[in-house]
Amino acid sequence: MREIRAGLADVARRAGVSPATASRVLSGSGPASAASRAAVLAAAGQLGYQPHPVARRLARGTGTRVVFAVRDDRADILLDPFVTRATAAMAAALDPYDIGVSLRRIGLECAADLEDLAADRGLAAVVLAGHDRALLSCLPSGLRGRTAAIGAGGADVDSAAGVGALLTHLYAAGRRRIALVAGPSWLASSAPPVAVYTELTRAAEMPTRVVRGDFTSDKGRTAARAILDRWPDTDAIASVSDATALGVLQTLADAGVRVPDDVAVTGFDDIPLAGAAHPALSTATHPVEQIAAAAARAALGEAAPIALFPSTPVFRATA
Amino acid sequence: MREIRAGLADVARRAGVSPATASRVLSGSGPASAASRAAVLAAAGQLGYQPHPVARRLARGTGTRVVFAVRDDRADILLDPFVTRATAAMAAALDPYDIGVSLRRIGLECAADLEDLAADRGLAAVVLAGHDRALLSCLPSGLRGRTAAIGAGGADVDSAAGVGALLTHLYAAGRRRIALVAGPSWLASSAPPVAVYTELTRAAEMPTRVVRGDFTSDKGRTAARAILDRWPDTDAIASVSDATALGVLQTLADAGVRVPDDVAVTGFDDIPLAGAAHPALSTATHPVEQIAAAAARAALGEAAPIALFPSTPVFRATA
DNA sequence: CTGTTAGCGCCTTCAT
DNA sequence: ATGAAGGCGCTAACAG
Repeated sequence: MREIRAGLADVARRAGVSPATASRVLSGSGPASAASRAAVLAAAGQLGYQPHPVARRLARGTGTRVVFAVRDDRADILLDPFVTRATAAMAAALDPYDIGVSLRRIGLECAADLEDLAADRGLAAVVLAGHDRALLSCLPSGLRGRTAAIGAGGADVDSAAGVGALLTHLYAAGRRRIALVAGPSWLASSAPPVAVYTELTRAAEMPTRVVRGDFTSDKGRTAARAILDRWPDTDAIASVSDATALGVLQTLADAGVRVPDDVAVTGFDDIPLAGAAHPALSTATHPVEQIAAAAARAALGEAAPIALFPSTPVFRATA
Repeated sequence: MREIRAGLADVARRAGVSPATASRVLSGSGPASAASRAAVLAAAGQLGYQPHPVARRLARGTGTRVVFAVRDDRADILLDPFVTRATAAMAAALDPYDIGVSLRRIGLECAADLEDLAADRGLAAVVLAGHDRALLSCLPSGLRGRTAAIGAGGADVDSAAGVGALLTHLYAAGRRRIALVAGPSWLASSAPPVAVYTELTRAAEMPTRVVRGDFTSDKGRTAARAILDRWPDTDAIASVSDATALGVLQTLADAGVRVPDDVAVTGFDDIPLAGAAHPALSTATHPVEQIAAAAARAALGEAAPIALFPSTPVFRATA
């Protein structure tokens, strides 16, 4: 059925126009009369023409893949569920564009890494995560215009709203000594939840009890222990990650603290297993896949680079 | 510092050889005298030469990305942790090869989808998951030699060994009415665990109680309910997925069944949250990342296409 | 072992 | 609006 692959020249010949005209029509850009446009389109259809993605990108000088660069100093960060979910979402979202995704960790001091990225002519664009305030504003010139960020300053969840709703709920339920397990301080996205938390505790004249975590359940365990030691009268622990909250729950259970009777607990992300925990975790949603897809498209210039995605609270048993 | 990008021609000129010779040296293939090899390498180093991945692949006729094609009929399968972990692992493993990863779902009846893949000239290779017995042996000719599979017949975890160890442990602990929540029957990888289970129950003259699941915790909940209804004297439930096992635990807790006193529970995968469950889940390891990376390299012809990765039991509180 | 000569398949000035 | 021609950067077949 299918003989040799039809190329642009074949389409042009069949449509009775030059390859240049066929190219203009099929690549969407450039002028063409209605007549030749129709002829080219018809010929392409009949021949089942499909452009060669690699040739196209070589000629255009654009690359064929997007690198998801995750800035972190932990070697195993690429195993983090946030990273894997985002990577997969981008890999699915960019499939129709004939663009593949690569995943790479870059260090906290990443100037050299960014230069490497800028030097790679195979790259179509870069998606950055784990950045801090300064990074985005001093990208290598080769990356400008083809870089998007996930997190503060880029495509991000409205964590202030999500965490805010959870904290408000805790307050309304009578909790007055609420501790927060926040994200690492070097991460730009850690700031908004801390800000709403601080605002609330100030306004309500509650003590401010912030412990830094890193979104892992390990850190949740140690953070809970620290909170119990340092502020034994704490009656609620809010975390900015479900994994962390599950670690918190574990430590509380081991310590014989009843949840939510003695201490209420909230997470963030609404991972599938949040509802399967005992007791079921109260949390707020985090549309990671949508955010990642939006960032990937933004990096390609197909979407707005900066967008805030809603987070809504999900109340289950722990708060 | 960096003027215009150095190309192969620049390297050749500087080394005093022809572009062809430079190409032979730098692309690793083809003969070259020690002298010219050294000269080319030196020139390349001085010029900071880096090959243009896209041009290289166009000339070679190989594609620039690998598609991870997941065969399943559930629309949300691409959100499955197994899929996201595998995708990310491939995206990281193929980064050094200048190859990106795309993620795509294909239907159970996927002949047409496979033809699409074979027709895409931008593709370097395909990694397949969710296949059944027949699929691998009747791939489109265009995909032969550049396809690898994750699961039975490709790169896979030794689930027979892992599940076997868990079952043996249950038996040794005195469990005599063990139920199995298996994978879907259309999936090739579902077979080995069922085989070891059946072998054990036969040999030990225990009842055979198999319920089909789909690796989700939802299915774990309904499966546990079905088991409780149908075989109320069951004293152990083994699942082939941790998520499923967590669902089982939930249903058992709701039903007032004590774990492990009344019913022992085991999972499979050893996901990070397995240890954070209450009670902590006994399970067996599943090196998804290694498997996915191996499959991706195999698809590119850089590794053996078929390999079995070890699974070791992890005993915690539920069994 | 090496250099020359064609491509790979498409895009894009540049005239017309 | 269109066609001709050159280029994107590298590789592979073919002589030598």
